[in-house]
Amino acid sequence: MQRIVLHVDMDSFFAALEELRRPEIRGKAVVVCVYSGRTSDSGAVSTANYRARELGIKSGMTIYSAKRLAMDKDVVFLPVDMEHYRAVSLRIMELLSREADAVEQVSVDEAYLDITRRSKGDFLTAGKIGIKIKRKIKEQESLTCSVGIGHNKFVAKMASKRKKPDGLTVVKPEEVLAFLGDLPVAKLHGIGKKTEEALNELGIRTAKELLGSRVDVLFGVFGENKAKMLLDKASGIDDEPVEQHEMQQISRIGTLKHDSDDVDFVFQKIKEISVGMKENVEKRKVAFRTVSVITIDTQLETRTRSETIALTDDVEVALAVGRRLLAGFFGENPGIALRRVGIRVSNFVDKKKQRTLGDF
DNA sequence: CGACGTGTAAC
DNA sequence: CCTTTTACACGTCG
Repeated sequence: MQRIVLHVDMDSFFAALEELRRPEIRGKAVVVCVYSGRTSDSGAVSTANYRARELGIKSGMTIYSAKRLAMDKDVVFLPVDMEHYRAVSLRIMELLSREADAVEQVSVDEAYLDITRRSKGDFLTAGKIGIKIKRKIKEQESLTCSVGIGHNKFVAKMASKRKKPDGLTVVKPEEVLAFLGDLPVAKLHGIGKKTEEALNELGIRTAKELLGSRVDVLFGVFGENKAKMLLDKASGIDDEPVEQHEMQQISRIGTLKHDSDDVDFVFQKIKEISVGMKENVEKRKVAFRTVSVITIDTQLETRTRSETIALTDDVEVALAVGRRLLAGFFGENPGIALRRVGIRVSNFVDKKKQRTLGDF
């Protein structure tokens, strides 16, 4: 049967949730921010609703820039409240799982659904399922979303991006090449700034041009694997199944109140942020073998240091290793001050071996 | 081959 | 002025 995948993307999710629970800001421009705590307005924009986007405010920009664009206008700035967004997200994912053969949540506001069986491989039926899902989310949560439907995850994702907000786009297999052809390469999911620049150097600007380019040149510039990946994207080829993945790592990162090269001061920050990491490690019931410290210096240069140890589920152990790694970093990088630090645990051991750990 | 570090990408 | 979290590919080293 023809595989059919549906992608759901909630419309300016965080901002929409804030509008829902604060009637007084409904209809206004809303900007949800990650405040770093350095100065009163340091940090970045997480989500701007469409009223705010009309002013040029976009996710990723600094709060400072956003406030400059907001000027004297009536714009509401709010801090993120992930706990609340996750709670609503959970309810939406439960709703989605009732409408699909399989669900893969890719972020707090996005999911892929395999609807092959329920649509019987028919795109007209799939479209009706898309409409039903949009209606149910609106009835239950008063939220809109954009839906894309295609014969694989990549095409479904590209389709959901086509019409926003509150969109529904169905792309049949025979329409894929025409659908992607004129898109600039950077619009293809998985192709970012660096790859775009490299492709532009070769005179390649659209998906169609990428497909028509010389394969030997692509191989030479990008290597075989990445060249093939690029060609697959340009032609809408993707065989990835819709399935929930196990988490591979858990990390937390934070911004220091001031730049510092003092081990004790920086480690204090690691201890603070490790509380959140510990909660997550315990919730997921994982045991890890690798601990990493992530450093971001005043020049915004990122480096990691890691160490693999005996299997443990104890974040205190991770902290002890983290302190060593941090001291090592400062020892080998005298005079480098940090702006941000992070800690990560990874190299999880599968559940069978975890049981062995629990037996002790 | 496992461990480690960096780069790229998306949210 | 410049946030957060995760994934994965690739090069290198021993």
